[in-house]
Amino acid sequence: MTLSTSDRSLVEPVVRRLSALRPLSTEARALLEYAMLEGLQRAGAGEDLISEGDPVDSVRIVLSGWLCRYKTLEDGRRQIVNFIFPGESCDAHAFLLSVMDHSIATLTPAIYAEIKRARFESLVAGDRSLADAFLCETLINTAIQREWAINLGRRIALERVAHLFCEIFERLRPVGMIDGNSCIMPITQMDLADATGLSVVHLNRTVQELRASGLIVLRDRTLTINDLGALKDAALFSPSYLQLYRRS
Amino acid sequence: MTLSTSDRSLVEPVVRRLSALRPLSTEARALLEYAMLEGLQRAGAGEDLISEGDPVDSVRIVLSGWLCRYKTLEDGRRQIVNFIFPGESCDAHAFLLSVMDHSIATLTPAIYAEIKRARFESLVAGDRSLADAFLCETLINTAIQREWAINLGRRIALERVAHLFCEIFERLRPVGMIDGNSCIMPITQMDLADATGLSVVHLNRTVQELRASGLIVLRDRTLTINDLGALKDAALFSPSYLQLYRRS
DNA sequence: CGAGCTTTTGAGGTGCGTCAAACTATGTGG
DNA sequence: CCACATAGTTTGACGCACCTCAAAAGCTCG
Repeated sequence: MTLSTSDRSLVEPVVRRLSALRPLSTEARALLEYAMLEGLQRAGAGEDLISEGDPVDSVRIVLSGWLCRYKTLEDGRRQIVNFIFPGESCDAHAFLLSVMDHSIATLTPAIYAEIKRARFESLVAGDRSLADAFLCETLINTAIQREWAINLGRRIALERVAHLFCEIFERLRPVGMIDGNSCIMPITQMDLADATGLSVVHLNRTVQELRASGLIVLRDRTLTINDLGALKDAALFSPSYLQLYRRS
Repeated sequence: MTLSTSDRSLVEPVVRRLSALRPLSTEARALLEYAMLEGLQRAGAGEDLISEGDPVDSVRIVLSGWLCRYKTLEDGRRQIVNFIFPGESCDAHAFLLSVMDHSIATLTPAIYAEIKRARFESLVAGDRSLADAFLCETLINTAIQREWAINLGRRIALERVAHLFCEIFERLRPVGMIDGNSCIMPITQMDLADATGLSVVHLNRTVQELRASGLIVLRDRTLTINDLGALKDAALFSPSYLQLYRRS
């Protein structure tokens, strides 16, 4: 079970991210990498991987592409409640509940690993750090949901969009997807609107306002933030909820 | 370590709720009850039990009273991101992260049990169902956070307040705090405003609108919902995210 | 009975939504 | 390589849901 170089680079973000949450033994890493590579899947943009109401019987781990969790109301209103970036898993413990309370969809073409419940459970049963790392991930996810609540409930449009850009930046950084002061922005303004609880029209005007004030450059599917500190100030952004730094 | 009748009735909501998530052995229940009664605490209304930035080294389980999780912005804007009702615990796994990303405060006088981390960990290490029950609780908490995101992002004020009332009702029911079609509403309109992302003034007008349409009666700190189905329709409320029914 | 909350009412402003249409990519087939 | 279709972005006009400020009225409790 040796892995090729290209395989390694594919699963690298996952291992890098989990290791930042909890130090992982060489053994645990190898087993996880192997399990991921056995369950590789591809999906196009805009596909539902799993829908609200579906039973859950596997864990998905994103290797490339952007995904989102979303919920809809009967009349079609949609709210993206979180993003899922490369290196992140889709609820390692979701199968403890009966059915999904939300849907998960790709926003771009994506590659992910699907690990069956039994396989995953034996994996984490065999290594405490691995189990803790996945649990940490779930807890951070909840912390992000809380931050989104104050974002949607108490920040005005400009702060809200700025905050989302800051969060995206800080979540992409640990998996090596920030290039200087830029990252790709592969999703539509419609998606950004659904993530910030705004209409597309107003989201667009808010983006233009951020552009006009020089805080961001957004074009050719690339987001550039020249002065991240200034953007964070405008967003009232405080990154502690992301738990980016190793706890003692 | 036999327990008196009054002790039992105090911890009863907790055991009832956890048992609904996972069947618990008599042994596990007894150990948990004993641990809770050893760490009983009281707090007045409006006290912070733990604040954003604090390290976590114990688990709190609410026996009576209403609590909330909240976050604030530098300029004082506050968002209540979730309620904590009797029978619910405050993040059984929070100590895996370095510090709190939010604060927890009492909204009414409260009684809770505080169990030190080591004690709690040995408790759940000794019983798989107990560990799973607490994990389920954490997962449901996350699902509630997601529902709050769509509530804050995509529901209009009337739907939003109606939805909150429906959720409160459905969360109080399993711990026996619904009396016919009424429950106590011990918190201020200011708190309700901070939970729904509205101003107090507009929250008040929205409550009056709900009253005028006959959907609720709210007076003397008591909320009465004569036609819960109608209120749920008005709120676009679908309870599946609360995972109230035992999974197979 | 008065002090301090909490709820309610009024007036006026604005941030954001809706509707509609123009403009600009992006992609596909001929 | 162009013609066309489709998706995404941008602009304008207009309305309203919700906000802010201010003050009155009703509770609660020492």
